[in-house]
Amino acid sequence: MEKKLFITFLKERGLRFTKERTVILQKSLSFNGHFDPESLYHQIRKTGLKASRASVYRTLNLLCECGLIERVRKTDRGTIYESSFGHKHHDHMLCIRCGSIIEFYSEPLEKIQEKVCKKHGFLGANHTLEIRGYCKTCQKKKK
Amino acid sequence: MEKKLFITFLKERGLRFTKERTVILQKSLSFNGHFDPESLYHQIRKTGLKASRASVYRTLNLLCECGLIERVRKTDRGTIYESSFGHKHHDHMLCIRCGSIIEFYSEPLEKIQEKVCKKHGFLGANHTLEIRGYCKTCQKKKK
DNA sequence: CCATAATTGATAATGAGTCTCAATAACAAG
DNA sequence: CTTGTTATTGAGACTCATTATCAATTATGG
Ligand SMILES: [Mn+2]
Ligand SMILES: [Mn+2]
Ligand SMILES: [Zn+2]
Ligand SMILES: [Zn+2]
Repeated sequence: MEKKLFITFLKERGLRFTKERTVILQKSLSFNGHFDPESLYHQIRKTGLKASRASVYRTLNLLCECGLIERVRKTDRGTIYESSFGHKHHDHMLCIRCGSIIEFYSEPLEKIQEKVCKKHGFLGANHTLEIRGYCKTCQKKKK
Repeated sequence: MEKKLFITFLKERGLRFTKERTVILQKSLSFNGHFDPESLYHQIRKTGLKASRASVYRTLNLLCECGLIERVRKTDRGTIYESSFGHKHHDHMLCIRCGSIIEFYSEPLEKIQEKVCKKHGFLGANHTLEIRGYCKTCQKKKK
């Protein structure tokens, strides 16, 4: 499925579907939620598979371009990705105390964004909304 | 005004209000819109003032902590800031073709975010919304 | 003015991500 | 299957933003 999509994408550009790219694609999708390149790389090594750090970075860029994964955000320690195939669009709440993440989707929110875009003559392609604050647990602990 | 705020913030923490910090504060506020540390640093040198790169980075962190400036986003080439004192909260549309930025504010959008937070038991403190797409000009050029 | 502790800045260090380039592998055509 | 062409790989060098070091300097309260 995802493989097909990736292969098509590669062919269209005269790129090749290599062992390394297969491994990186599969591992990327194997993460349930968010992941970073370094974890992915270690995951690969741990499993006895092989792909260099360079290939990991290169392939993640390709996977982003073809829409199979997305950059969620850039932290001080690098970029966070998540697979976007099968997972429908959502935004994030990030607890600034414990780092936990809540994924949410709000139809009204999306609709209003479209309206706002139209109002400014802007053609929106995609967006990122990150709400920072305190999760339920951390609110209690603060007291 | 902003100076007062900064001084208070520093005192509370046993930090000192130095010449360098004065300069960096003033220049930060002097930018009308978005800016990055390197530009700020050059701006300072150009004016004959003095403050090292290290101090620029250190002070920008302090200014963020006390809320006088905000990190807008991290690009491949570093962090973008903007002064948040006097400027009320807004979000951004970013043209992925020409890089131009539209600042906007939508009351309904904010309200719905609050609702969504409540629904998830999340205590929102702040947020960033970036809509990427094509500005008016670039839409025309695409055709 | 003095003592103390924070600050500065030159410079080294860190770390994510990219680039280089010789060796290797994918793949299309025969 | 064999071959030729060309993309890919990976080790390591490199870039560049940002932070850490640390000796010399300076702000600040008394
Ligand atoms: Mn997510
Ligand atoms: Mn802005
Ligand atoms: Zn939390
Ligand atoms: Zn544009």
